Amino acid sequence: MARAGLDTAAVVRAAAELADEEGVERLTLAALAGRLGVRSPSLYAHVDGLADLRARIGVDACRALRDALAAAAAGRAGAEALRAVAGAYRAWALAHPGRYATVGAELASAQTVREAAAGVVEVMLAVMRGYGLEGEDAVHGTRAVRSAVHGFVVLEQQGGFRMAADPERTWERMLTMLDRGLRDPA
Amino acid sequence: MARAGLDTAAVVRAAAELADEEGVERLTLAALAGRLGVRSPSLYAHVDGLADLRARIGVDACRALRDALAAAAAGRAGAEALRAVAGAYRAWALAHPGRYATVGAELASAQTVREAAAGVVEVMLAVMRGYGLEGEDAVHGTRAVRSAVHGFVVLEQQGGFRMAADPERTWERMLTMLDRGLRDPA
DNA sequence: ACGCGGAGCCTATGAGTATTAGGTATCCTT
DNA sequence: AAGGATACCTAATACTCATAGGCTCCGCGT
Repeated sequence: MARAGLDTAAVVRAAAELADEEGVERLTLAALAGRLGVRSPSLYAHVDGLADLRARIGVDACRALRDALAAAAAGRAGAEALRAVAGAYRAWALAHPGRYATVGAELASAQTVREAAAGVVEVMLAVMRGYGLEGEDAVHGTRAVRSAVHGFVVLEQQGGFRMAADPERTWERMLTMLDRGLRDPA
Repeated sequence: MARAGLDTAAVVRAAAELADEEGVERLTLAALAGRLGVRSPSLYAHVDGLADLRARIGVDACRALRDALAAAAAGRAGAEALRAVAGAYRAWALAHPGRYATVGAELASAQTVREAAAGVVEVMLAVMRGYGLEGEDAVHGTRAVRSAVHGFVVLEQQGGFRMAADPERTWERMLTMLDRGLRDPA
């Protein structure tokens, strides 16, 4: 029987794609094995069970998200950086719903994901410095922006914006609120 | 053998408590049946399977949350109403993590939950009227507040605020941002 | 007072899941 | 070419939800 030639990275990547396409809840070892042309016990050679697989997806997702944010922030400051980073965050989350949901789910349970998520926060803290915020002020600002953006993205993905008003306009206004709040912290 | 004397409401209530105590992912028919002193197939007399059970928890949760928000909003307007409603939202979600998570999970799939969630939005729209916002402006305001509050609550529950800064202060500042943004929409 | 119908719970069973144990075949290195 | 490590397999266990069909108790109507 021909070998599929898998390794951990390939398994995790395929799992992330499966989660994005079918939804996190339908990411099962059986489905993943089927997609890879392999029996499910074979996956244990590359990954230590479903929980480990999910944690690995979360770590990879955090790094990819951080890279996307860092690219968006490059060469910008202040309101421009805020809008670029927030837009990149939203775009990445919408493009990779399964990966993004995994980060949220694993944040509470997987230490490795928490550490990887710190990289995302790093980029946001850098944006705060562009507003002249340091130390605790920067933390408060980062948390507020992260809360708003995360909440918006989650609600948008869940189809939470069903009333007759353009979500793009809501997004714009929310960013304006955040920008003004960061410019003049209470 | 003695009957347990269950009905749909009792089953759903027990399931909601189980979800709050053990976490949504550990809400299984087997565990619920065990807690109720019954075999799992017996639950199908009261509830149409796990998906239906989750949807019912979501609907009940939306109503309880709406009632909590409405009580907080009663007799208040403007910034005072915003703070009271947001505080009630956060407190309810933290006190009922399983129920709250169920709402989020079912929003995307269960029509009944979506309808029940509209009641929560109603209360927020009323708060917007206290800011003089009507129509689309009120919708944008509601979405921004909901995004920020929901995001904050989710991150707080996931243990996402690990840096050395008081989350209460972040919460305060975020509400100030929202209040100012609603007072003077762009 | 009595029996009958329905409600409430049961056992038995099936299909799905993750996971472990242990065996086999393939690939790479030496 | 030999040998060891690696990749994959089958088999089996223990959990999950879900369905089918049966038994028993309770209350209602006669």
